[in-house]
Amino acid sequence: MGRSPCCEKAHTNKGAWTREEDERLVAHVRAHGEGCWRSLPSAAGLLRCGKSCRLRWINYLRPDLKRGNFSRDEDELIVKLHSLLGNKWSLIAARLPGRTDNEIKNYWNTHIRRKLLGRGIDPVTHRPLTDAATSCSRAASASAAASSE
DNA sequence: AATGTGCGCAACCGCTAAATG
DNA sequence: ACATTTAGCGGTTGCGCACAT
Repeated sequence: MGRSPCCEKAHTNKGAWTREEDERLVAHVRAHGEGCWRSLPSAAGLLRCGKSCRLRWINYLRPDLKRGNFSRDEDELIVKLHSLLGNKWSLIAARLPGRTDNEIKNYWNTHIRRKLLGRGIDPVTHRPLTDAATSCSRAASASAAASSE
């Protein structure tokens, strides 16, 4: 029957990770490497589902993460890759060392999307927006875009 | 000074593809 | 060949902070 039993099991923690949980996860991955997310939580003494552990490691705890602001180069590269690949965040992330799909996705949805809209460019198609749909949103977001650059 | 609003980030949820028995 | 389980992906939400009113 169906679907992952991974999170159905009772008494798993949710929400923000504590410092102790982070430390346990990092220590375990250092010792045993990535993979086997299914068995990791109990092996590491964590009351989390494997899914949650994986996400935390990939998006936050990995040692090679760059973090911090995106450079102009990265910004342009993301736009370019998105125009080629669409919302394939993992593929885009693979071409940006030190960045994660989640981070890029967030960055896109906040900064870049807004910027393109402000320029009258459809963030989905990367083509100029048609006026009817845009005349108001363009005006609304133009100031925001201007200030962000 | 207090309250409202918008933004950015971290994390969760549901779905799908791949792997395995 | 099929059924089941697991890993991974993308969309979405919730919370905390900063700024504006």
